[in-house]
Amino acid sequence: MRLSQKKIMAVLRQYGYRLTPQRRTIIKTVVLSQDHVTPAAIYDKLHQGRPNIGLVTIYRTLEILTRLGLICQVHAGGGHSYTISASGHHHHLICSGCGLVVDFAGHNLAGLEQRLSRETGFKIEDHLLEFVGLCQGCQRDGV
Amino acid sequence: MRLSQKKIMAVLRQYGYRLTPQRRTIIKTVVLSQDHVTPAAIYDKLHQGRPNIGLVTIYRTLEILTRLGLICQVHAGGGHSYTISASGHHHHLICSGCGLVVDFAGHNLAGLEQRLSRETGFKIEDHLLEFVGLCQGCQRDGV
DNA sequence: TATTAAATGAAAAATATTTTCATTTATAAC
DNA sequence: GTTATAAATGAAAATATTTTTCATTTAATA
Repeated sequence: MRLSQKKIMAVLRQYGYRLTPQRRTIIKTVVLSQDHVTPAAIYDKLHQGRPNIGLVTIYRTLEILTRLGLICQVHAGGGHSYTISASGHHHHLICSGCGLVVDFAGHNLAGLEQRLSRETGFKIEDHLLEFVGLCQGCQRDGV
Repeated sequence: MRLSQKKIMAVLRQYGYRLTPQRRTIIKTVVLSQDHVTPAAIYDKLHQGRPNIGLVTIYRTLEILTRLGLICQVHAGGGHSYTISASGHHHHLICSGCGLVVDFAGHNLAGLEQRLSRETGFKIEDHLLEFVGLCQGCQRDGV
């Protein structure tokens, strides 16, 4: 289940951040987006019909949301540092055609993690697992 | 087993690329490095005792090597687009202290891939799996 | 050894991200 | 509702990163 705009705003407030119109707008944009977005993409989208919102504010807001774990970065699929909304522990399946991001969970990497710890002596702190492919729509449209 | 400088140069030649001194130097630097390096880091390293080698050439060489699958990019661990040498299908375990990259293989994601394909209709093309942690040395040194 | 297409590198251009700081504003206290 | 104030904004500048351009050099072949 993806986090709602409401939930994200509540957590922000919990941590003492203010709820400015700009932040609301940015959060709304990210939450409503089915795919991953760059700071620049958010900026462009907001400037189509909207008043002005600074690119700097977008960078800052995304930074905070990422730090609080309210949104996450997408690495695979060629692109870079794009972000989408998320919740709980999960991984991403990304469409290389349209950027659609599907969350999935239920794959347990604990066993592999243990094996690696044992074999290498590493104290493992984090991992990154992403799949890239074509969604049904893009397969059909021959993207 | 990681690719040797010799092997990488042989493949380059196979594909019709020329073996310039600059390329040799860049390849050597990447192969000898235990950790992942940025274009800028290679540039700095080479300029310590060496004659000049353009940053552009480093970018271009890394691009070619990546395209041929002779080196690969590291995504996790905060940083971005760093590269290290590699071979065969494998994944990375990265030390967040010193950047050391350990390759590992043997984990089969085919089952998960099938499940995701079935559940989402995606035609999966690629994946990215990386672990981040502290290597034994960095644990000891309290990095 | 000469030829030539490929490679290099300096500079400029294009992008992307961060910092600075004067101004505005959301919130909490009254 | 006002007021006070620390936090947030945004324009501009600074910094960082990556790509393009093009004249010059050079690796590899004949």
